Amino acid sequence: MSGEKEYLKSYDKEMYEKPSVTVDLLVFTIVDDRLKIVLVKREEYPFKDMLALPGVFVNIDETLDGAAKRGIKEEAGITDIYFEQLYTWGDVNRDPRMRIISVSYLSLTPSEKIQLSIGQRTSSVELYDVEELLTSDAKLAFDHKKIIEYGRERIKNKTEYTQIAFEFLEEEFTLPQLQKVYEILLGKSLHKANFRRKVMPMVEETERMTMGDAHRPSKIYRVKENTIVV
Amino acid sequence: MSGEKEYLKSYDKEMYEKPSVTVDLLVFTIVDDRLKIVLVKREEYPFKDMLALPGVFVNIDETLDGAAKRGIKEEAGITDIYFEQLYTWGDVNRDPRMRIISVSYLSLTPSEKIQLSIGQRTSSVELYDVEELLTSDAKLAFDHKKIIEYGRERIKNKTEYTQIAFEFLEEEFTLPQLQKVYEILLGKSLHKANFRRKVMPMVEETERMTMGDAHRPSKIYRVKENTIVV
DNA sequence: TATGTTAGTACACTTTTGATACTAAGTCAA
DNA sequence: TTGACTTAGTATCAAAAGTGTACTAACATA
Repeated sequence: MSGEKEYLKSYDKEMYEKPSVTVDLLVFTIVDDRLKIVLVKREEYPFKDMLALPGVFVNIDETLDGAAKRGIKEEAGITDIYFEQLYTWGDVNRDPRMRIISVSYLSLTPSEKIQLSIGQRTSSVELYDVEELLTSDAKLAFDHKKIIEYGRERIKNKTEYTQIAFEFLEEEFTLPQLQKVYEILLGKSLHKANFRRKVMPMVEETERMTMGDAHRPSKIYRVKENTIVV
Repeated sequence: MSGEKEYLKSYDKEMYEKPSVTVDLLVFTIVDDRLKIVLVKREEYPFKDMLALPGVFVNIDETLDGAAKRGIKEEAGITDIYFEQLYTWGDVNRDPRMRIISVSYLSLTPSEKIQLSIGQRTSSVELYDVEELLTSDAKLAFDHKKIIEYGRERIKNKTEYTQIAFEFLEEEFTLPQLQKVYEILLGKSLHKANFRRKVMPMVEETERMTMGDAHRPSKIYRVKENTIVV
């Protein structure tokens, strides 16, 4: 049967059995120089007591981006945050209960903005070390480990050809801090002088400097107005 | 309400009204040195007589990739073809009949592989010039113009940092042909000597050359075994 | 055999990237 | 108060990658 005909048939809403659609959220941040992700511990079967990505069902009158935004607010307590659609996962048996198609969203934030466990939720929402999750043989609920791997990879790639790394920092930062973020995301150490030369065009000095450290203070910078971060 | 709770509630399949899920296909190719895309002319309302992306509904026991593969076969008659998931479109009113979430797939092929209008379909499936569609104020059905723009952009970007351009060529090709493909995809002309130096590591000579042209013949190449095309 | 046309290459020049090795400015302990 | 320690920041050279010019090569055709 042709796709066109199927389109037409679909006018009768109940002709086909429909999958459910959820949005799963990958909220990444950096704490103690480590990449972390927000996960929830499941309290019910299937996958009871296992870690899972936070997620919400997409309401019938709600856009995907809208559902993502709502989910990020509900789970991580953040309202203004960078997020982008990551990938849509549609394996038939990814949820043992029924057919669920999951649109995953990638979201990056400085850790200071995260407010876990807001509202009346009983389940625990926590930050987990990403490299630890991915290199250990820890099992996650559903296909969520694969999704996290995919998100981790996207971050690494986009770090190379965009300014996405800035999303992990607050408005003001030092160049050593910025370099550290790049090193965490890329998984390798960078050459100081070359790194500086590269980011210089995208940042501007403030008049302030760090204080109190037992070494030379560093200048505090912010992102230049016209820098396209993502 | 928390996302977790929603997950649990969802165990009752019929608790929420579900959207429909389709896969929309962007099959790109190159004909006469122009980028083309496969479109169908709609035969029914809504958007009767307007051009639209071919698409299929995702069956309840079918993966997204599976649905895409099926659609590409039904609409363009191709079985072995490069394709990747592009983006998932979820605006609430993108289809006036009902809520439809569309997972779009990007697919590239040499034009020789395309077999339009196979089977018993009545509607017309044709190739359309992409730049012409996008620069004119031609209206397409649904949000399909926006989707094509997005796909066009993805091709341009991936041309810059992958070897995706090879997907438009058959197994054997000359370097001038390859350069032309790059120029079409990037929308600008390239410097011959530099282009050659850049692609040389990825191709290997055959023993054959072009014949019959009123100028110097060119060597025929193929992709080197170990080249990662996408 | 000369001409037009496209294929292919040699080489000089510029820009970007990579690495070394230095100087600068704070804290802290002797 | 001074020197040891630590991290911040810079000057400079070398290598690699990219760009542009100008050439030579090999065909068909008149």
